[in-house]
Amino acid sequence: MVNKEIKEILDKIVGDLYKDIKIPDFVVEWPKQKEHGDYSSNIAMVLAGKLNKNPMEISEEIKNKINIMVGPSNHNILRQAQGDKQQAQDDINKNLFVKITVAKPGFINFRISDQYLRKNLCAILKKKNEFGSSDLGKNKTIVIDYSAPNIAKPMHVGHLRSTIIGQSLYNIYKYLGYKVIGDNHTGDWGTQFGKLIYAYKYWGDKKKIKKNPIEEMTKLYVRFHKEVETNKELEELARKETKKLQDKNNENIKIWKFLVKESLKDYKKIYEILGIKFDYVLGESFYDDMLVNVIKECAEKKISSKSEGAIIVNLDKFNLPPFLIRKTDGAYLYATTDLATIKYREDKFRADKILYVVSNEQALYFQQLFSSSELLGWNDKVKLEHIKFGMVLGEMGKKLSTRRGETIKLEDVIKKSIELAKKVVEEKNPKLSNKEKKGVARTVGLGSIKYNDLSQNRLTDITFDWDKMLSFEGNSAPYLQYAYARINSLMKKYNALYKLDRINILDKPDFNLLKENIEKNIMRHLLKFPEVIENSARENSPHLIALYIYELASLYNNFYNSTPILKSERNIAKARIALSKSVATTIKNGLNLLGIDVLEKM
RNA sequence: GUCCUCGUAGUUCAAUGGAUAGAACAAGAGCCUCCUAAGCUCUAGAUGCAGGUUCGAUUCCUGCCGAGGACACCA
Repeated sequence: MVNKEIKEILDKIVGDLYKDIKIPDFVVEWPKQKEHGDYSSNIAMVLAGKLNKNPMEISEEIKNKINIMVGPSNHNILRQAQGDKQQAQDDINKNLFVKITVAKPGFINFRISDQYLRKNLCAILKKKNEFGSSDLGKNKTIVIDYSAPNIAKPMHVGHLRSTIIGQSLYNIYKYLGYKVIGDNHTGDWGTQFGKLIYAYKYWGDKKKIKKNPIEEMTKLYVRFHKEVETNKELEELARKETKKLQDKNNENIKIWKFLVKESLKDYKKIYEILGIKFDYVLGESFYDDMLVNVIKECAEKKISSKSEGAIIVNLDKFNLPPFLIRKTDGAYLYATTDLATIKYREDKFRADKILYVVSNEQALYFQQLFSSSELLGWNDKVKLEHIKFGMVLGEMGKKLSTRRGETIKLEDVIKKSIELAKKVVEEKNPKLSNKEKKGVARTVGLGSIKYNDLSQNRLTDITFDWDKMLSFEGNSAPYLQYAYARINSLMKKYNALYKLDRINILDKPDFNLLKENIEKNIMRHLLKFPEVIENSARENSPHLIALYIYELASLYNNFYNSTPILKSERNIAKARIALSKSVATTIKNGLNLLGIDVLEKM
């Protein structure tokens, strides 16, 4: 990766140049203004204070040293003059930079050589699906906890974020060579089951539930709450059912198992449509047997105490409210389970890191959880991180209220999006067969939903806006899919035009023929892809990838509109097709990391 | 009261402490005898307020104002 190469070069050169100085943190970044170069570094400015020297002077010194050591452009001229063509060519191939400049107040700017850009194109065409991947995470295990719906309740747009962000992070880390374990920590235990079991016993219908699990369970739930209003005793009866369940009463366990199984069947449908995969679905109930030991360990390590009959972990040290791990009635909580889960993931999965993709609302809770884990001494081996995200707000910018029936069901969103996409295909490309239209509608519809979420910084609240979500223009999934489909169409036409088969289509294109500015800009942008993926993993922010491929597609569309491709001279056409192919590959890889599919035609 | 997010163009969003704050939608003007117009080009338009740290702040710190959310027996 270029940024790392530059960093290494600077490290070495500054080390040589200014001995006995500790090199402070510096960055190698992409300047916003293209005129400044492809990469720039602030190293001279951060050194200025330490060396007590003018940053511009330092920049010049570094620049000159690099020119001598790594950028033998002057040697090259010399060799060419001497007629040593082979050696000159070798030098060129090694040349990363074509120009290094210094700019006020002390930036060092690097312009990457065309040779290097061409080399990168070849690499993309060769690596294909692997372009952008690496082994950065070799031998590291990361557990990602995402989706985690509550059994018997419908998934709504809020769950969408955890599910989609989680899956995307999963893809990204995997691409970077980590061992990734996706775990769906479902809410399949706890007090809501008492109510549900009670309701099921009195009003439930097995057949109906089997046919329509979540919907029927929701009805039971709603009915229970309605009846409670006139009959307060039900609360107590439900509590008894919960207790019986926790005491492993046969009948209740049987009902519970049935409800869980049927719920999962419903979720599975949604996961399949969305292309979500988990390595494990270990619900809260899975950890039930381990809870006693958690309480015991807390007591042994003297971090827990009794308070008002309950057991808490005091977190004053962290300036946090106490963490309740056992209720007065002896029952355990979500907190207890989550502690057990950390231990399990550490012991059994050998996790180096656990990511919790859970909404921002639970920030305090996770602080408490992580702090408790630290008190237990567990955090030495495993790093815990709450990947929080903003909420999905209603169109008025308010939280969607379940009580007011404002929640938007995920199923409905999916259905609506695909339907609309269908209409748009009919209109835009009526020539496609019905089967093709259906496929396009599905891929576009789902892509839009995901992109709408993933193209945005995780932390900002998403205002739920049907128009925006279902907009297939501008910065949207279809924009990217469209660029890809166009390239695919070009390739096909190119094949037909020159009667080529797939194998030799890209046989030795001459990238020296790519001389237009826009072509160079695309090539420069392609260079960044691997860096973007690493950034997005570091920040746990898939939106950086979304942003990147949008920019790439935008550059490409510009190129496509301004430059003849097939209609140019044969060798130029070949080079341009190869460039297009590299763009397509990169778009595809990027979209796939977001969990979005591409289309050959649309 | 404590804590967590967030305040950028009419709207929805970008900007790893950098050099002229970017897009999309909406508005206005253009581009299909030419490779898919779900596209392209051009125009107009924004950092809540006040301090501080820094060579340099939309970004970091403090205070204020505004929005949303969480704060022991739910998950």
